[in-house]
Amino acid sequence: MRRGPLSAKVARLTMRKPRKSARGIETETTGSGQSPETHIYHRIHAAIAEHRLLPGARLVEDQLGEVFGVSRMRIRSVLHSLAREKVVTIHRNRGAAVAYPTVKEAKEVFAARRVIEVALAPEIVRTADEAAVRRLKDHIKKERQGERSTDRAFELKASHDFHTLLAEIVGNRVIVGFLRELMARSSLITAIYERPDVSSCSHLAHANLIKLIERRDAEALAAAMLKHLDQIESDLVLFEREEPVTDLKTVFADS
Amino acid sequence: MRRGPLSAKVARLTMRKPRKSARGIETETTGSGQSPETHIYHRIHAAIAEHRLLPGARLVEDQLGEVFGVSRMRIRSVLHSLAREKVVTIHRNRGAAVAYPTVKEAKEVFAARRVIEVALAPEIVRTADEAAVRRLKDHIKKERQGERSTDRAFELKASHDFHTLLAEIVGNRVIVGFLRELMARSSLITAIYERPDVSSCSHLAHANLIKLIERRDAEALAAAMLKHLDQIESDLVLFEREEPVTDLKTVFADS
DNA sequence: CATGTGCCGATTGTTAACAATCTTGTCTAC
DNA sequence: GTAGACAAGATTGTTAACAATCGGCACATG
Repeated sequence: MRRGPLSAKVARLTMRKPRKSARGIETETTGSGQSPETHIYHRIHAAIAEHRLLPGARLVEDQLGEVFGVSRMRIRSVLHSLAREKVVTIHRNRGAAVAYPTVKEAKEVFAARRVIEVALAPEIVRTADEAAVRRLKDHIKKERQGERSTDRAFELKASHDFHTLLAEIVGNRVIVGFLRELMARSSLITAIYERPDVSSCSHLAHANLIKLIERRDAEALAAAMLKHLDQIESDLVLFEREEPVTDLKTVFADS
Repeated sequence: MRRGPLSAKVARLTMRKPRKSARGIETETTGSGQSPETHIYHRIHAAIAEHRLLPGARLVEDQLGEVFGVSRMRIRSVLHSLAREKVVTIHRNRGAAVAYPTVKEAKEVFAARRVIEVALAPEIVRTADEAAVRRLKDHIKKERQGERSTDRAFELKASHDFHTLLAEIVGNRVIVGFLRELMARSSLITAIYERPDVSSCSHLAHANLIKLIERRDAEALAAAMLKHLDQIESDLVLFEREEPVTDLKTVFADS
């Protein structure tokens, strides 16, 4: 009886090949002509990455629905997507808010970045051609602009994009995806834990990385990347500040 | 004019605290004690990882809803979650199916695994204590059992779990998440592209890895891991089989 | 026989109303 | 005045019905 829809036999019979879509139903890149949810997803994601929405900011379904002119359902779907990447947090019956990473999470994110970005060095050196180096240099120009302007958010975004760009050079979409996620979370972390007196101009470090790429010196690149990441992390104040507050009852339980 | 972190007070004011749930926010139903969607997510994920659901198998919302005794909405939500991790594919108006990774994707997944798992070697050596080694050895026992039995799926699952276990030892949840995703996709890839005559007993390779961990030889561990991953990939038949058929029109576009 | 056409069943996409829940403010009892 | 109860408002969670879409089949047609 009960040979449910989950039986392996059925699975084979109903197998599908992924279609390349004869007529570009969705090109999946961040263009403008995508499905509405994709568009909304990118809008919200960008707002968070650019610090226009800060950690902890509430994301009310109705309000977002009105802003983007769609029904709550779309918004819910998008918020769930963002929640899976830890960019927003959803609490049952209490709604969604821009994620507020704890110190522990922040350290884990940076540890992951060290592992992955440093390990990427040899791959970068191997795959970077002249065009890639040119893209990197072009990008640095934008970073310098960002620093000259007073738009801190723009500067930070550009600085983060540099790291994703490095991953894109390797051409591995899986890794690019991972790095995108890591950079989004890094952006949140910076918003919370950045020192007020920070002044490290990351575009200098980035220029140095490019130089090493041009020299095809994988080892030096890895070392420089590690140092760069350590520098970024040391520009943060990574100890608990307001996390404990969250456990008010626990904190004052015995007082 | 650098403004400090969190200069916008609005976000601060609307900040929300993550609650550990005083009691039974998510009680009821099924033994595991999570929210129903989490439970369903794991059930479907496990079915795919264990090859009870093969690549291409259609995942019809109504059927799944009946199987798990929930409404379509929950199922939809879960399917979208799985889609985001590339474990299932969703085509608009055509529903969801277990993902069918292309050869290109397969190569990218393995390239990503090489980067991450090899880079993890020093971390593993650094953080692995006796308890960790014991866990690994215990796990290997299970792998051997799996090999003795004729249950190929179980064997494969155990073999994959070993890799996630390695990441868990390091204790970085971000990396664990990445590796989970990579192993799930690897499972799909194996289901499609595995050679019929494959015979490499990965538990031997795994035992070797454990030995190197005990010796705290990071370099040798990295080298062995790389070799292991290459071995796994070379046990696959990674060239296009049925993909090209889809692009007939493109092929003859200019002839 | 090959080709095109239109309908039908199955499945997904969408909507709007309703129910459940949390937060906040107010009121009353001591 | 403080504490507890209570009610109102806002927001999320859920449901079921409806609309849109796709794939396949039969059928007519050349």
